[in-house]
Amino acid sequence: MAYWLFKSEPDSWSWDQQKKAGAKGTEWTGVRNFQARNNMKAMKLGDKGFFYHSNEGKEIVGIVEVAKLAHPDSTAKEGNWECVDIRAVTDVPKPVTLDYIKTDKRLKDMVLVNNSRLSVQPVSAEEWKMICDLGGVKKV
DNA sequence: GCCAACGTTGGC
DNA sequence: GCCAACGTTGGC
Repeated sequence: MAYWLFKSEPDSWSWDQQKKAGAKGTEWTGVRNFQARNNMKAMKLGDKGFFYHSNEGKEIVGIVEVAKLAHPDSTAKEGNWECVDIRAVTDVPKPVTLDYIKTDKRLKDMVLVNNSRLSVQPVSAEEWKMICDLGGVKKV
């Protein structure tokens, strides 16, 4: 089981919208970055991820899981871009902010801190657990 | 709204 | 294959 982090600007796609999409989930389209694409190709069904709001909020607000393996991104006109489907699993009752993550030594190696522009990021098992604890997530 | 940081592109 | 120029992202 691997863990990830999906970044989205709430203006274009928010956690609320993701939740409304329901159990079927939605395609995580629009990624045009090789590293992010490679991360998606490495995902397996059932892998979990954080849902992060960039720009506005700048906090981890939800938990998602991979509902469909990487497949061609239908919104890409050219290039072999791919996307996965993700579905909302549960809220993070106490959203974990970027501000906090930056102050906690144990989280200082998170990609979110060191490469904030990468839109799909890997998260280590330790980081996953810590943020779930901090966020008041009971069980995933 | 600004600007630093990064990834990508294209000329050489 | 290098690197300058450019566009985009995202924190502030």
